[in-house]
Amino acid sequence: MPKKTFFNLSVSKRELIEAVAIDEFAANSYRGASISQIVAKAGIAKGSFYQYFVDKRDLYNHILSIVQTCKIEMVKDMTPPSSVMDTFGYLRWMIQVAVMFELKHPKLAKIEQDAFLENPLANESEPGEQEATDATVRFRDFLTQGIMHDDIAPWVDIDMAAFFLASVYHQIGQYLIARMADKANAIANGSVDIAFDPLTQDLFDNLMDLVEAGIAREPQIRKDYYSK
Amino acid sequence: MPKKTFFNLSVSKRELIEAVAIDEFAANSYRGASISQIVAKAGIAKGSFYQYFVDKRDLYNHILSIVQTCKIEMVKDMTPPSSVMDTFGYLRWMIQVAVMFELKHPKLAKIEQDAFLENPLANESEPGEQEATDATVRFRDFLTQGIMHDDIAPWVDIDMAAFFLASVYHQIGQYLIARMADKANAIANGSVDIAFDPLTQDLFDNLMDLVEAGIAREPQIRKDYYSK
DNA sequence: CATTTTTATGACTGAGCGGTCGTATTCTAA
DNA sequence: TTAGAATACGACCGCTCAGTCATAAAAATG
Repeated sequence: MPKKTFFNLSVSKRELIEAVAIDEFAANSYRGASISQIVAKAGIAKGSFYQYFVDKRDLYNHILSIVQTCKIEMVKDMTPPSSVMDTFGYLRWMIQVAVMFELKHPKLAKIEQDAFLENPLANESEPGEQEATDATVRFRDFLTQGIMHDDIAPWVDIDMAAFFLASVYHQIGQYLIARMADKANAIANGSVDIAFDPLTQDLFDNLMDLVEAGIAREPQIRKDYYSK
Repeated sequence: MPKKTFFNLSVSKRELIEAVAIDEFAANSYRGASISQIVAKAGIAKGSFYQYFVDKRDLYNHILSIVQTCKIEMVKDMTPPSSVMDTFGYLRWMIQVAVMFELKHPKLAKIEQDAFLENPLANESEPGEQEATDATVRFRDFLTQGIMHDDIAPWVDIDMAAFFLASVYHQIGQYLIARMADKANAIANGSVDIAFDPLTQDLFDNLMDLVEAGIAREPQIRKDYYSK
């Protein structure tokens, strides 16, 4: 945790330091990020930095907690109007949150992904009341429920499928950004909001259909399944 | 390219240097890898290293070419006996190669993945006669063919699905290793070959079924499709 | 043998890193 | 106004890094 001196700072200065750190970590990941660069860009002295933070890892952890907070707030904001929702509606919502997060906060998403790659275990924050935020765990719960509700094919290996969904979940945002590259200018100047662009919606729907129904025109496994 | 001095070295010394470099790059990726560490572990002088290689990047490129060569050889070895193969048999084979490579050469696979993350464009080697090795491109071709042969559902967005397959392709090996962690000892002492373990085969089959048929018990998209 | 070319060596350079510390400034409060 | 606490500061430390270079050893050549 940052020292209390950091929280005594004016909000603007604190947010400036955080913003500079987010830029640096997003661009260079933990190892490549430089405290010297951060203090230079934030216009503070090296010594001041160490009045605010114990060390580099302390700052990094603080930034990670910002990422978490930001993501949780996005989840809250996107809570669907209807609390009654079928299995795949829920799946769609879960993944949509990840996509939104990546589209709206690409730097934070980059930091999160780097952190995940560095340490794939990472169960962060107090284990007390907060529910698990790890995507794989959430997908496993989802699949278990889905099979109980007869929505998901019973031959599916839950653990494998959870991994499979998580890998899509972690990468789809980047793909959409790349796919929309030709509209990059329009997105940059704000005349197009990538998150609500019809093409984004179409692609997202197509991916969800793909997850639900597979890519085969007449899947053998499905024939076997219905012939029983 | 390494200098000719490097290729004048005895095979054993050359392979020692390459093996040490592979360890270092696999463990620390390009940025974190240290030439000082490599020369120390290989038992050569710093100056000698720079008789062999132009710079760090030169060594790295050489290692990447080893990775490519190794992978291509594995592809050749795994060429299926029957040249006649249906669409999904071919898909299964493509992904199986990736899995095998990751299981048999985890360090090389790690290096390849790091390189991919650093620069997702990376069309390596001479563009002359060699076919594209980038997985996404190969999947796109595969899907195009599949739709032409009426094996793949026509509503599938080819570009999106190619990305989707590539993301699975790049991660499935790591998942299998993690999933087999309880057999780690048996694998390490050679009494179990992870690549041919029945559980590995089952999981792989399950994943392929999932890609073909989706996870839904009765996919809506498929009902729509057949009702037309 | 002598001469020339090739290879091996490790001390060294300059730069950047995370982190420290004595001092200067600013703030707080009596 | 002044004493003391909190904060700001940047030169500096020890270290590691990629890369260089003068020199020495070894190999090849004649």
